[in-house]
Amino acid sequence: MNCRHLDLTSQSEQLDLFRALPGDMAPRDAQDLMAHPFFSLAKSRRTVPIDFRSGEVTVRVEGTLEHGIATIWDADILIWAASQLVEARDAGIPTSRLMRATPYQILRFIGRGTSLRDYQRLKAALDRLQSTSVATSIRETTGRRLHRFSWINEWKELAAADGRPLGIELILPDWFYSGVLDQALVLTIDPAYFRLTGGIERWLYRLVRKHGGKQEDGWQFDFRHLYRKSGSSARYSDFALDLRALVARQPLPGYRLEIVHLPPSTELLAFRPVP
DNA sequence: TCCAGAGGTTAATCCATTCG
DNA sequence: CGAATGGATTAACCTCTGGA
Repeated sequence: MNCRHLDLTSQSEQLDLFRALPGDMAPRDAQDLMAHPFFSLAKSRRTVPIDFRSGEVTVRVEGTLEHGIATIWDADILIWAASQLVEARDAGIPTSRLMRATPYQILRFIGRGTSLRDYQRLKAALDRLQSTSVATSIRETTGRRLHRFSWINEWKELAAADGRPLGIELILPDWFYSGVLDQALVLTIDPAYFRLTGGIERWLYRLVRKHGGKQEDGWQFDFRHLYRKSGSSARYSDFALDLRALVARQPLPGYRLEIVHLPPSTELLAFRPVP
């Protein structure tokens, strides 16, 4: 199942090509992806599906046995794509779901190294994004139907006749693409986000950024609720342990975390923006 | 300067296990 | 059941080299 060798011409013919813009730009993330458990928080392969339901919102994520569910580090590629698209739109440059870039550009933007292993990981990440299947009710206003898609429809490596690499091409799903181009559904995030190494840490930053962005007084959530919302496969006790460690380290750029004890045994995580 | 690759170090997660 | 511990595994991070 190697999508690298698929022929993209069937779709490419109808899609204009968007070439990645050079230079630095603010990282932007899709809000829907920040507030719900769309990604695995574990570094090792996760094949157990994420099944989240809260009120009208349903999120189900499945991975293949071969690749596992796309991780929150893989999501960096989607952040890169969203940043490119928003930047282009704001500059009046036409965008497209079909994007071309060099792996190097992507790796630099998301703050990774550029070693062989980093390139391999990037390809593995693209494979995971492509093979992860998502079904969600978010932005599906008509009735209870679910929208099904993969994070990347297709991707391939481009090479010259002599084997010299010419970059990669990928096609984004419509659900993600239209969400990104809808201004109200995108938030800028701190570039320091890419330096967050822990899965839970990254997930928490996204949640905090989404919910606490403009709240002067901050926000607070019950540990149990957070655990459910995270989709984490860790045990609750480990999850709680991680949260306490995070509060001790204060790793989130732009926010301060605090634990509020609520007798008899409830713990709340509170956060507020720091000026 | 951009891009691709090498190798070693550091750190997070997961699992099994034990203890209260 | 939740909390803590230690070890194995995996992946991110860092610094360096070299070609175009």
